[in-house]
Amino acid sequence: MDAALEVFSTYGYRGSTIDQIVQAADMSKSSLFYYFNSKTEVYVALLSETLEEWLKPLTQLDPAGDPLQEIWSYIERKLDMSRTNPKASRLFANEILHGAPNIMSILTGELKALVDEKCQTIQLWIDQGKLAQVSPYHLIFMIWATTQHYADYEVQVDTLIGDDCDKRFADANQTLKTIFLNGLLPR
Amino acid sequence: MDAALEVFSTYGYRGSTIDQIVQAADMSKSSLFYYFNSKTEVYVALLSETLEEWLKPLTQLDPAGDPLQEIWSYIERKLDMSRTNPKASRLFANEILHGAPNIMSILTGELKALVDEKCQTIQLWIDQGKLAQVSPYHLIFMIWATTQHYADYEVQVDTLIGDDCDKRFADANQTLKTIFLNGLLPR
DNA sequence: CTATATTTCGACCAAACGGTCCAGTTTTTT
DNA sequence: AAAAAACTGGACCGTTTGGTCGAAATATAG
Repeated sequence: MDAALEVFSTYGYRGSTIDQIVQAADMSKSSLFYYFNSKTEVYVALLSETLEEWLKPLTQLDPAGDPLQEIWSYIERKLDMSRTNPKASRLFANEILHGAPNIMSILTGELKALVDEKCQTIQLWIDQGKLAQVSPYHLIFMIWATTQHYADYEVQVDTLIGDDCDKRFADANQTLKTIFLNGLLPR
Repeated sequence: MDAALEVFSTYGYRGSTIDQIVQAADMSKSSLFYYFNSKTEVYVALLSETLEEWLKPLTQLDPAGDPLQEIWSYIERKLDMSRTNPKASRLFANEILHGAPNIMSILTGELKALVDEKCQTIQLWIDQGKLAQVSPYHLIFMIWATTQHYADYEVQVDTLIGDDCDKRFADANQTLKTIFLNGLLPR
């Protein structure tokens, strides 16, 4: 699965070949096909495996906590995942970009249920005057977009600011904190 | 080129076949190879063609204008491009996601020069106390990420909020406006 | 009209790819 | 130790894919 993640996240589904994966995994093609019946099966197994970890940060958003604190913690967790596991982020980016043909059921099921639930929490916070009046859904999209950007567009970020990885994420953290926390302050 | 954009933006470079493109363009394979020498040449031509239009909004950021007004105009232009030409956005997303093998020279050349220049402008605004203290580069990344998200992750957005396209972009606009303008206010 | 350049077409090719097969080896179970 | 199960390697196969070729059709020029 490590080899599959390495290859699929770099070249996408169609861009990856079985030969690349077995070579990266240092095994033979028949060995792989002993465990999986097709290329798609490897890909879907990898997607499913990674997806669970991917949803965790949002589940931790606590309705009982302080709104601004909770949201900022969520942003930090997501940003940290982009730094520590950019390949997983790119794997999903590829899948979604191509229309999510393999995980559509998870999007409409598990993910939608989770997002709907958390958006209710956020809406409650807004109604209580603890957050600026924004659309909870679009707020979550903003958080996803800004944090995953550092994984998905790593090459571009790397090209435009030469900084080493640590400084880059520290600066990103500070800018996100300023804009999100300042921006979400109720007026 | 329309057919190429349609196909490449949907399936990515490796995921697209010459046959798909010529079929979408309603022409024969040899006809296509009369104009282009290879699949890559079609792809690069399309990328270059689209890239020019893509950079326009940033060039219009006016150093002489009102900082918050200028940045908000830029955001609106970018968001509008995601709505009117999502395929172009996805074409680039694919390319960058895979390491930008075909447009690296543009990233390090033209794009970097433009971004560096505009970041100087933004830094000046910050130094004059007209904007909150953020990293100009990461601010631009935030703008790119949040606006292009609606094109690149259209399927996911569509799945999670059932709204029609118009309402969706109106809500996105309002949320981005609140958070960015509120967030960038100097304190 | 004739000749030249441009454009189109279907047939074809070689390489790459996903996947199969089977004979053999290693590991586990009894 | 014997038998069964799990696992591996490499040769092989059919399809897809990027790309070629030459002949025919169409347009342009003198």
